[in-house]
Amino acid sequence: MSTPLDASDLAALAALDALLQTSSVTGAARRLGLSTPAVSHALARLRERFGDPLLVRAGRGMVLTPRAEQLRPRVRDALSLATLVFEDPGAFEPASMERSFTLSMTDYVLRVFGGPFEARVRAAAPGVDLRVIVNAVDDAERLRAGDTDLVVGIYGALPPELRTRAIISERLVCVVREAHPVLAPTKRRLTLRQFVTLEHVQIAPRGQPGGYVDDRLAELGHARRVARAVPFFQLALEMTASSDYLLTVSERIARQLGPELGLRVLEPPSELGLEPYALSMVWHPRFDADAGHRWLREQLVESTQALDGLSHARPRRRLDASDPTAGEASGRRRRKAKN
DNA sequence: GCGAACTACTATCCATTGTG
DNA sequence: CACAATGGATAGTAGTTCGC
Repeated sequence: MSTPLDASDLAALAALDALLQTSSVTGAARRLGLSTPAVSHALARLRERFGDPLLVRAGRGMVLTPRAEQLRPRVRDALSLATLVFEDPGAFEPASMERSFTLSMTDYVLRVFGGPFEARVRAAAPGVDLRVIVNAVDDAERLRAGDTDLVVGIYGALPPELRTRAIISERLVCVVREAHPVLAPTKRRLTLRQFVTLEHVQIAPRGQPGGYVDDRLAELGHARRVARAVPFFQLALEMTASSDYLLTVSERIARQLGPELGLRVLEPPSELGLEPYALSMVWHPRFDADAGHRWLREQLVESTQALDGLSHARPRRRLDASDPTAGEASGRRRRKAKN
């Protein structure tokens, strides 16, 4: 396709995007405000043009061919940019925005920042729907494909084209149940020996072992036993409250849920030298100039700013790498960088 | 297992619109 | 005015679900 674009190409682009997003002729027609035969015609033309069926029947619905899957993010990007050309930058009004955003984050982020963020969005943009999914290994791919609008987590190994903005600093603390049999109630900081002797709960939303803490231990020639790995922060805290396990976790959620769960917050061993880390939001550059998306990003930043600095030192260094599991900023995952 | 009902896509024909 | 492209109306086909 080296010939210049014309008006029908743009219409075809819109039809292709709707087809690839909905995987349905009927759904695309609804989205485009056309009849199904009109979209079916458009699909036939696209099929001829690409020399590929693009959508094939699968039971009651349709599925994308590999070629269509490959086209999907590129078409999304192209259409978003084209849409921006026609957008009046001065006309954006959050109150009249009717739109759905899909956000990827951990239950920790939801628990700590979700309240203020939700209140802001509801008050200023009642027509906005928010869908939250759990951080996953394919967060970057989902951003590229347009399946996720914004990701919040601790990321290092991301494709270079993605935009990242640090929104808040966090640090790690250890928690155990109040009446822990081994640790005296007056104890404020764990020794390294206690840390490696006790059995651990680890938060691993993506199910992968290891992480920042294990890397630090390995550098010191030690290892710990992770007896339980679970995907959710709240669950990990509850498990810790009803066992003798030790949990290393972000300080904010430990302070927030610790008292009601009967948990004690302890400083990690100083030998470990666990650094504060930055929690970031990540988005695809196609949304850079999108007024609605920009507004949503601002709401998230402002929701976290009220919390930042209350009880936390700024990071001594800006962590540029770690792990979206957020519990323990990881260096290991940085290296495996899929893709 | 069979058939009706339902959903979703395709084929055909026709109207409209833009271009030369 | 002829032609091409696009889109709508209608009828038909194909696959799934559900009740008997």
